Amino acid sequence: MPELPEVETIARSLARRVTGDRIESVWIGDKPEPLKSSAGEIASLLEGAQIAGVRRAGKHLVIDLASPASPRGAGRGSARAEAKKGQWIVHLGMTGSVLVSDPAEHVEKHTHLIARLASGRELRFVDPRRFGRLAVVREAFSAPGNEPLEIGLESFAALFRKRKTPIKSALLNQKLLSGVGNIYADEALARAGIRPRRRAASLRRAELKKLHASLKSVLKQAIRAGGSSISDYVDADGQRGFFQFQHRVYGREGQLCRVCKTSVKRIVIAGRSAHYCPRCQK
DNA sequence: ATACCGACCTGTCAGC
DNA sequence: TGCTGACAGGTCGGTA
Repeated sequence: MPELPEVETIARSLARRVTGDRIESVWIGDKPEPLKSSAGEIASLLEGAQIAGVRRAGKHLVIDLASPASPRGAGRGSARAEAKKGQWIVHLGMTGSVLVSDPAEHVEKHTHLIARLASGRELRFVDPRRFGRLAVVREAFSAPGNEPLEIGLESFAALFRKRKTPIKSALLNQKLLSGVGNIYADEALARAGIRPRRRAASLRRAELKKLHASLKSVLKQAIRAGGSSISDYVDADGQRGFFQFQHRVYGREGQLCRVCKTSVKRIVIAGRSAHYCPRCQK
């Protein structure tokens, strides 16, 4: 489920709760594992590592890991700098979540990894559909495409200049923009008044400018609302988001456009549903 | 090079 | 009640 605003929300709640904590041990489930790195690689990097911070890159959660300053000689008072160890990369796929839990809490079905923390709590990775991915990397991680919240108008416009693909598909292409998914692609197009099937290269300057602004503002509003909870999305504290109440078109097929009262349409583009108002969007 | 399509998984819901 | 099919926030690899 999670797109940029949801991953950002999770990253913030995780950062607030577990930064500075230390991972004591890791349990990884057996099923066909949703892992990019092997279970051994993941466990060996995580175990004993201190969580230096949590952030978002595209739709990925990046958990920065460091070696604790002074492994055993606590009290010797040596203030050494922490050595960077690497990063734990989590992609949540459609249904993934990361929860900070008390060990006594019921372990949900489809829990694939549990990291026990020095504070006595647990970090749990749960993912029913197993579309998510876990990896560890040593080198600095960066998502493939441009960050939608940072890209300027000129670079944004250049992404679409020669593409014949529908604008909706281009927005979903993570090599162009990283973090935009089905909900916010539809919502940005709705706010910009552009039909999802329009060829990307056919957008005029003024439309690109509108789309650039709409995308940024819808993502920022959604972050402020804690993301969209369609069915099961929750952040690391178990909180639901509430941006779904501000959707103009996504998931509103047959309902009335909030602007002009025309019935919202749903079509399929490259196998994904796309929602739009036939009157407001040209 | 680009773009579409099915595959990957499990769960839920509508319809019969 | 239970079966079937459609659908779900995402990506990948193969094919045209």
